[in-house]
Amino acid sequence: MPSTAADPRFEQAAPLFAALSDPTRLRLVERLSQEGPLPISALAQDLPISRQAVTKHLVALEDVDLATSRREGRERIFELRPERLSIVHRYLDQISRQWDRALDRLRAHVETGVGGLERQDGEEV
Amino acid sequence: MPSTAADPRFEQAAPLFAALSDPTRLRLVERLSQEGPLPISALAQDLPISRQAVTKHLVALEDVDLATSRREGRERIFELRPERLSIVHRYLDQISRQWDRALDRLRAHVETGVGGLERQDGEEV
DNA sequence: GAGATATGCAACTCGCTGATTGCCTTGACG
DNA sequence: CGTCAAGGCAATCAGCGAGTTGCATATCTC
Repeated sequence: MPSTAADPRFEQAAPLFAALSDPTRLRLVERLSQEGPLPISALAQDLPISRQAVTKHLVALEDVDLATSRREGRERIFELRPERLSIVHRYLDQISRQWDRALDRLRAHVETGVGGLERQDGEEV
Repeated sequence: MPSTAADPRFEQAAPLFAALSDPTRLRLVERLSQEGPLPISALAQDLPISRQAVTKHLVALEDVDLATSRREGRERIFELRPERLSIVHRYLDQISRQWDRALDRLRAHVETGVGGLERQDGEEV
């Protein structure tokens, strides 16, 4: 029963979703995406929370490789890594495709006049 | 200073990311996407947690309209709503596009030999 | 060197979240 | 009608996550 085993793609996507699940972090991602690399202080300036809180958010983004940081003098510059977003992108596409196929199968059953449900991948309920 | 105001797109995307940020919920989404509508009991069977926990996850998905539920006899059938995923999809695309434009601007500055940064969309830092 | 700027570190609070457990209601069925 | 299966409700709990505050460091700039 393969459905019990977790698909590695999902284990990979979850932390990314988590990193993007905070409004503050989304705003940071937004700013970094439209203004390019910025130091912590610049990013913290427009936000209603403390600089330390902003730092933690940025580190959270860095932890999942959605951003990188480099030291530049006394500043720490954060830069977005949008390539990482493609993982999430692909994940969403896959879910949509699977759903479409599931719909097709259900439709097929209806048109064939089949009352119950059938399994095509060895699933047992 | 418009940068302080939150973009409604992000306020909309954050809860969706949050709903997808849990591994268990991702697995539920997975199963619903590949097997179509299912009752709680069927979904709970393959998971190592209690039925109540599964119910909560499903309700969480329903709260952000990633799923719908309907009563059918003594069962409660949950069904995925993949259209909602397009919101996240569009959000990711937008971020990527903004980043590309930011990159172009930065490159332009370098090639022009400009030392400092300029703003082209009325943004103030 | 002095003062200001940009961070780093650590301890602590507090509310939310994922999960559990016990018990009750409702529908299906022989 | 008795019983089993599918859920619903409510109380409870431990852990984590977001934010704060205070203090120490490291860089610039004069």
